[in-house]
Amino acid sequence: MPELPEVEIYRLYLESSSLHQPVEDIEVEDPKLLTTPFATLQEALKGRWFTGTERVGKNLFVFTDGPDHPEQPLILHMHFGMTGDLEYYHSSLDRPKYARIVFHFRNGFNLGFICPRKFERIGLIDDIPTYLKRKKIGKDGLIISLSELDSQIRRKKAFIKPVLMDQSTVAGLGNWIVDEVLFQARVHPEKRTENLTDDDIKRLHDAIQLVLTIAIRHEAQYRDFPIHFLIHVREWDNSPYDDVEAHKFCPRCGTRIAKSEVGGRTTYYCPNDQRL
DNA sequence: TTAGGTGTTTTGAC
DNA sequence: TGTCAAAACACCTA
Repeated sequence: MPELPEVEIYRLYLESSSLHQPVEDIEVEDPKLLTTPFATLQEALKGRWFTGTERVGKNLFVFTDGPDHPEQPLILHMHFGMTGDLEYYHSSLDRPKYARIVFHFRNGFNLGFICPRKFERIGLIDDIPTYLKRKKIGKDGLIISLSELDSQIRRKKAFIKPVLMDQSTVAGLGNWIVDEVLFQARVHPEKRTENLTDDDIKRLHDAIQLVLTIAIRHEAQYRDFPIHFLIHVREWDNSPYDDVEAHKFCPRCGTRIAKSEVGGRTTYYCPNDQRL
């Protein structure tokens, strides 16, 4: 799932593959995927090229430049929903499945925006701060300070899990990362924010840094994450473990991992290590 | 008013 | 073939 670490990997991928190549044409299978009218997008980007990127939480921003109106900053925004991905390819024979939006570059290469579930979005924005304010997107998970996280959490009264998934609290955490953060910090997903101690929040802040840093270091390949991570209890398609039962127990204490629903999301936690 | 909670959207994998 | 998963947003309630 494209949460902060995946989007960071996509950002680096786009930077290493797709900069400084004029866009010849843009192909869009379904206009629902756009937050800007197709004609506007086409008109604005044809002949321009990508110059750099910026990421805030799960949002990827791509800066552009061009020969016609170089003084006008045009920024492309990408959100990868639940199944989004990027693939740079040359031959149409190599076109990836579900590449529903494709940027055809003048050099014959293409950047495919892959979106099997159509939860993904692309569009033009004027400037990043305005966009972040309008969408109520908070500080990025990698740079938020302990005091900023503390004040964000303290102003909300709800279970900690949905509060951490709220992009206005801290940007970039989705369902599995929040489960992992709560597990590493030993905080129950249904603990009310009013009942969190200062030490709980300190451990949550540490855990956010730990989980995001390790996920990026392993290029968001879940199977490569440390064995003491909770993520291995999830039934991934390509789990590295042959014994399906073996990873349904807490890697710290051996207690069977509990599965429940919190805030409408499937939630895994250790009932022994994470108590209310 | 608005924070917090719930439902909807969307499609492929199994 | 039906069920499940997910993020963001519309909508509802107190």
